[in-house]
Formats: sequence, C-alpha cells, structure tokens
Amino acid sequence: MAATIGDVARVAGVSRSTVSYALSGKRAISEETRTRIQEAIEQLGFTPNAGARALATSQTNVLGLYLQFEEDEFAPAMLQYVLPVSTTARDHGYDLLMVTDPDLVNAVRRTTSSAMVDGVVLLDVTYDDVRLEPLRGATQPAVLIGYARNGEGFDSFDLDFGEAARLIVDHLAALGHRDIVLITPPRQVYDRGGSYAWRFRDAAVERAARYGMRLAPHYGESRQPGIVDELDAALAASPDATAIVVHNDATIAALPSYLDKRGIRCPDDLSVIGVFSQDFAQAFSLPFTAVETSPDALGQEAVRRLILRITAPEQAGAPVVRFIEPALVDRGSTRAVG
Amino acid sequence: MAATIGDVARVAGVSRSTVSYALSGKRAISEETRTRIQEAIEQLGFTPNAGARALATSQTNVLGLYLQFEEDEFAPAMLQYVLPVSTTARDHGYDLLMVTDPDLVNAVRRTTSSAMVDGVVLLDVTYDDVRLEPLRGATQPAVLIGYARNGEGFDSFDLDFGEAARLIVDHLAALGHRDIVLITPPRQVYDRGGSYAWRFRDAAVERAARYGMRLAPHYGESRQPGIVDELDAALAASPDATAIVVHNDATIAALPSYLDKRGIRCPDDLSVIGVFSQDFAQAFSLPFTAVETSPDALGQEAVRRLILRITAPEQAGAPVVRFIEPALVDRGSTRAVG
DNA sequence: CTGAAAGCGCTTACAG
DNA sequence: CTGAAAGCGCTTACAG
Repeated sequence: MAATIGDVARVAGVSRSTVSYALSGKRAISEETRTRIQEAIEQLGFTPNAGARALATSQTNVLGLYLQFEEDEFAPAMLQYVLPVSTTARDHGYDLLMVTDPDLVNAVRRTTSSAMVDGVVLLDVTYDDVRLEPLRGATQPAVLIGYARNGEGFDSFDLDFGEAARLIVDHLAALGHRDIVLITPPRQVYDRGGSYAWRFRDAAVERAARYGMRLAPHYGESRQPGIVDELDAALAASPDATAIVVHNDATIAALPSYLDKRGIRCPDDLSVIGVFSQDFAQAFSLPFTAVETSPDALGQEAVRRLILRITAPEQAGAPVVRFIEPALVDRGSTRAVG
Repeated sequence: MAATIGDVARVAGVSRSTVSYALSGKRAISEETRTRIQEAIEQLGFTPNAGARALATSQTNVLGLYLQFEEDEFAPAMLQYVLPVSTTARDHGYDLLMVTDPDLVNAVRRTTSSAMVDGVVLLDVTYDDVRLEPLRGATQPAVLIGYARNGEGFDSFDLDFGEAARLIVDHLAALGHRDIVLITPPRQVYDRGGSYAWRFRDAAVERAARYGMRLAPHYGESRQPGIVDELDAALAASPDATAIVVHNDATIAALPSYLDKRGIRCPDDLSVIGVFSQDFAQAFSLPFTAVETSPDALGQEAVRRLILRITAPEQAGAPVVRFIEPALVDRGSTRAVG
C-alpha cells in the first residue's frame, strides 16, 4: 500500500540507510543525492511508518493525556486544560493520546508499558492518586497538573490555591467585610481527594480567623437545581454576609442569572469574588473579580517540562513541585462596606 | 527495560510463537502451557509492545479524532461530541489520538500515512472540508460527524437540521405565533462552511414562508458583549415578535440571564425554543423547550460504524449518510398566542 | 499441540 | 559521502 523507505531508496537509486539519514539529517548527504531523495519522497508521497520508527527508536512522539469526566465536574472547566496541553505538545512535535478509560490504573499501565507514549500528563490529580503507582514502574516520565501527596518523584504544576485564598480574604478584609460566605467545590471533590478544594478552603478559613472575620464555607453543587438551592441555603445561613467567595465553576457560571433572579445587586448588595480563568470569564460572561487560574500557563509549563525530561533528562534535574503565583483580576464586583 | 515476548517465552519454557498464540487465542494451547505462560506474563509484568505489534499486524487500535477549537465556537458544545467518541472507542478496544493541529490537511496526511491510526473521526465538518482530500488517498476509513458536500464515499452522521427547523416552526405555528426571531450561529460559521447553520436557517425560513409567518434571522455572536448586543438588536428589529428561536450555543447559554436582566418573562412575554442537547441543558440550567441534538447518539453511531468499516469492511457496505431524526423536548418555554 | 523462521519498516553502528 | 546488515519486538504461515 503505502510507500516504504525501500521504495524511496529504489526510486532515488540509493540505499535505504541513505534515505533514512537524509530524513534525520544525522549525517552529511551530497546535495545531489538529497534532491533525488526529496523528489522520490514527493513522488511517492512517502511518510515513515510510525510503528516501525517507534520500534527502532523506542520513541513514539506521542504524549498521553489522562483525564476523567466526572459527573460532579463542570466539563467546560476541564477543557481549558486540555487545549493548552494539546497545543504545546504539537508545537514541540508531539501528538496526544487522550485516555479517558474509567479504569485509571489499567489504562496507565497498558499505555505506558506497551510504549505507546513517551510521556504522561495527568489531569484531575487527586491527593492520593492511584495512577502514580503504575507510573513509578513506568520508563516514561510524567507530569501532574494538580497536586498529589504521593506525587514525590514527579514534576507537579498547580495553582497556589492557599495563596489564592489569602489574596481573596485580604482583599475583602481591606474593604471592611466581616461576614463572608464561601461556596466550595462539591462534596464529592473532597471525597475523591481533589486537594485544591481544601487547600483553598482551609487557607481561607485560617486567614479569615486571623482577621476575626466570620467565614462560612458551604459545599457547592455542580448541577441544577442543586446550585440554586445551595446558594439560597448558604445566604440564608449568613443573613448579614456582605460578600460571597465562589470556588466552584458551575456555581459561578450560574451566579449572574441567580443574582438577577433574586434581585441581588452586585456589588451594591453583595460583593462577589471568584476563582476562574480569563477564558472562562469570557465564555460565561462573568463580570466578577477573580483569582486567575491560568490554565494556559499551567498546561504549557507542564508539557514543556515533560518534554525536557523526555529529551534531555540530565538537564531537567530533580523533580519540581511548582505552585504558580495567583493574581487577582479586579472586575469591580467588590466594594467597601461598613 | 520492559519485558518482551522473548522473556516470557524463556520463563515459561516455550517458544515465542506459542506465547503470541496464547495472547491472541488464535490457536489451541494446552491448559498447562497456558497457565505457565500466564504466570510468566504476570511475573514479568509483560505488555506487548504497541509499535512492534502495529508493525507486524498493520493495526494500531488507535482512532484519530480531528477537531479544531475555533475562536467563534463555544467550547463546551464541542466537548459533548468528544466524550461519546472517546467512550465508544474505548468500549471497543480503541484508544484515541486527539489531533488539534491547525494545519488540518497536513495533520491528516501525516497521521494516516504514517499508519498511526486505524480510522479517522472528523469533527467540525465543513461544507467543503479540506481534510477529505488527504483522506481519499488514505488507506484508513473515515467517518464524518457533520455534513460535507464533498463527503461522497465517506460515512456521515449528522442531525437533520432541516427537519429540526421544520419541527420548531410547526410547533410555533400551531401555537399561533406569526412573528419570530431566529438567532443563528455566528457569521464566521457560515463563512467557514458549517452547513448546519444554513441548513437550519434555510429550512426555517422556507417553512415559515409556507405558513405566511414573519421570521427574521440574525447572526448570533459567541462572546460577550456581542451576544447581548445582538439579542437587543434582533428583538428591537422585531418589536412584535412573540417567539425567539435560538440556534446558537453561546447565546442560549446566556439567555436566562439576559431575559432576567431585560425583565422579559418566558413564556409569558416571549416564547423561547432552542437547539441543544439534554446534557447541555443540564450543565447550563436551560429551562427551554428545544430540539435535542443527541451528541451521544451521534458520536456513538459514528464510531461504531467506523469500527465496523475497519474490522469488517464487507459488512459495512456502501457509505451511508445518516441524518438522525430530531425530537422536540418540551420544557414549557413556549405558549399559545393570539 | 508446539517450534523455527521469515517478515513487518524503520534506525544505526560498522565498514569503506 | 554512501551501503550492507543487524536489530527493534511482535505475528503468522509453514512444518511437524
């Protein structure tokens, strides 16, 4: 069917090894030979067979991206991470194997030990991530987008959610707020071990305590009508709250409509502050001040690091756990009180 | 590093071919030999090398999924199609190579002619889709999710958008509506050749004309503040409109908030009817009657067909263009007028 | 029921 | 500057 390197060699009148070297540039080829080979390649529409190349070089130029679509997760939020990973990989000459098999451990083991991928990107990382075990036995390096307690030995990239919480509480404290509601990720995220959930919440609680502020955390929901019910309940439980902090994608996306419906004016009646990315704000028309989550930067940095570890492990050095610095984007949805 | 079939053979005390046959089940193996092999496999943690297997069998058990993230597209909507494709593929033993390279033609050519994939799933299909040309030369079968004029020879699966439009217009006509606004996909979708855009619009216009109804189409936007501005303009241009039909994901997602803000009650002041999936409705809490777009069914059917064409081409028969039947899901957002 | 061997299409020392 | 050959790790006729 498809042309092989042998066909190219025959048409160009050279040996197969010469064609191979012309392709890789790993040794000098005379100008004339090179053009003959080039012509043969074009004439035959030759592309090297990926399997054969992988077998010979032990490299696939494919990265594995492992993620799950959880029921309690807000799908649009996850997509923000997939895109930069995909783009960055391609920019460096890597394709992406997207693995969504619910049997995580097996999927990781299968794809790594069959040498389908040169490296692994983990999304939806949990505090005790079951995928790390099979990964330790793997020959391929891995990078986590998120943070795992058992992540030792792997590069990790995540937002500094503790710092994000402190930034927000400080901001509200400076404006004079004393009574705050916090909507956290759904309870299932905690159960599953999504550490960003409690890293943010615990830091917020601690910081608020330092200021002597009242801060009431409530588990948010990811689906209607739960989202609205939970908001109602949370606000009813804190009738004097002057601000709401939302660390929950589905809830913040539904908030503009909720506030309208309840006749709550922002920031006049209630200051609002969230945790989401610029892109997310765009897509959902969110007019709220927020800590930027920077999925683009995170994805890009993670993939770059992974590729460095694949191609130049000695340069990559020791595993790094990098918490990127959050920044507050003021969209004017908070105001001074008292 | 990783154990090979030779290692397994040695440990089990059999030949490599016997191990291979034990793996594939393609010939009878004595019970005793089988268990020895099984033990050796487990002891060594053996998984067949994917590249070697691909080289020997000309099969990768990988499907290519080709999509673009367009600026003017509402990302969450696209994800609905990715998920069922991924899930269905895995259910049939296939992994998914996700290709988002902006250089479409080259990406298709490269991945098919290097034999990285056994089959191709095309998303974001346009009326004159440039990816079909390289696909004709490919040895792998392809399936389109969407419709292309130059799609002859390929299996295609899409919603019957013409019928969807007629269903909606009929529904509104039966309720006595005579003056309707239609928000279509963004202009760029038309420019790019997204046929679902005009298939829906043209059918709606034609059907409305038959009833002697006024139907005013407006290009919707995909980002704020354009969405709101365009809605304002569209409604202002049809001050007597009693219903709005929204065939635009970003607009329908923003509509609840818009209606609240403008104090428009639905369906009392305005009947609303959309084109979106059950899942989309859930995620965005959309209380609107709509034509179900069935991304799950579409993705699943498409992948099944593709796999049939890969594994049993003689059974697959002639290429099929399947427009799945739309159904109206009544959520009570339309009412009788006049 | 099992084995020895050829072959899939590349890359890369080894030789010249 | 170029070629002949071994080897990557599988599968599968061919033989027994």
